[in-house]
Amino acid sequence: MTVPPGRRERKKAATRQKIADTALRLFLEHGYEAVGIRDVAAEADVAVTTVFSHFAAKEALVFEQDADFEQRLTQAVTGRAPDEPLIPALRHEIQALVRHCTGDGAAPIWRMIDESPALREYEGAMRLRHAESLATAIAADLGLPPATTACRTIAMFVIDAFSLAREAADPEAAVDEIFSMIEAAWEVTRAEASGARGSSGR
Amino acid sequence: MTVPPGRRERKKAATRQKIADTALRLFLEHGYEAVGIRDVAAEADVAVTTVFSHFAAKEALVFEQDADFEQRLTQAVTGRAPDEPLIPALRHEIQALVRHCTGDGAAPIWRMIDESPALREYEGAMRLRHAESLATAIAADLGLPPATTACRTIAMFVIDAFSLAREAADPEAAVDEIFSMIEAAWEVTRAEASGARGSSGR
DNA sequence: ACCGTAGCACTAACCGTTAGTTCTTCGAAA
DNA sequence: TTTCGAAGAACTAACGGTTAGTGCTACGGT
Repeated sequence: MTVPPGRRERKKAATRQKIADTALRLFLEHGYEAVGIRDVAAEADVAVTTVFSHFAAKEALVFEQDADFEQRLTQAVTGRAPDEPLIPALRHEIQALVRHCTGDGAAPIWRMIDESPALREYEGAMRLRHAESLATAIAADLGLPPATTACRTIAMFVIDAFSLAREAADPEAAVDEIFSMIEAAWEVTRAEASGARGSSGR
Repeated sequence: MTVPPGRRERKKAATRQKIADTALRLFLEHGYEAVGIRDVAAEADVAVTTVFSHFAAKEALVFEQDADFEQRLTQAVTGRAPDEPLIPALRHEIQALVRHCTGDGAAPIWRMIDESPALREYEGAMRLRHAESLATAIAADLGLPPATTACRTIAMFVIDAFSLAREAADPEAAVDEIFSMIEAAWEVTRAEASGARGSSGR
């Protein structure tokens, strides 16, 4: 499964990576808005249409790891130890993600994102997607209908926690602070569920 | 202040309104993406550049009342009765806003928004702006530094409440449910604040 | 060795958006 | 009232992201 899956797919992946690397380098060198798609394509030695066959939009070149992020969150829910409660598992994962994003390597990228309106807008849309899929994972894990308000609410709060902590002066402390708030919010839904149906959350 | 503020400004406002009305009508008739800025300009009998002198982007034609929304939220904080607690005041305002958005008149517009990726993206960016200014208002009201994590967190949660409730099967019940969670989250920050400094929230 | 297809290049355009400039019209000072 | 400054709006022309439409090429299975 992890062994050579054919030359074709390797070449495709290599092209994609080359485009992403080239784009990020140019963006950091000259600024996001100053670099055009045509510049990226020329520097990576591919056609403009090839860029768009690998990435849905210019902004997606920056948020290349979008899918990873989403999957790590849902994995934190569905793949946690059987006796581990939901919220702490999410807190732990968000803590790790925040640490990664505020590290020396990723910091210049996020500074660029914060400075570009187009990138901030794109991030806002991503947040909604991530919250959606996290809500689905949570609802499935709890055996609830997928559109339950409480699940969608907690999911959004968790996504908020990432964005807020990332920008805070002390990111790790912020994660803890926000998650203590989320924990309290979650307790309320458990109380209401047990009051209404005699069952409880985890 | 409410008397005729000059013919010039009335004409300008009329032009703006005509553009917004024309755009919304065309969007609802033919679909958001099927209608171009040039179509809107032609139908409203103005130049394309005039459209952009009144609205920053195509999406802004749909979210015309953006500024109203933001101001109502901050007003709910800064203009509430002296003895009214913060969270219930916000709950009341969000309740009113949700009721307005799910009414018969506004429903088709929000359906259009939900179906268009571009509009959802724009809304995501708006949410961040609204959360920012709400956080500033809350922090000012409580006499805290403007970037306090707890304030920014509560502000985001409140904005989330609007989006979540708007899409829920029973919007009004959803507002109550989510705000009971927010209330609990807020209690936590009061406890931590009084534990650390002997002071308390409202 | 052979063929189907996936990946990529190229052209040409569409659409949102902006800069630069000119024309018109309103508001207020003289 | 006359005049002048300024603001709104028009027009042109372009830039940058994005998308068909169309072949060509090289890989992978038969």
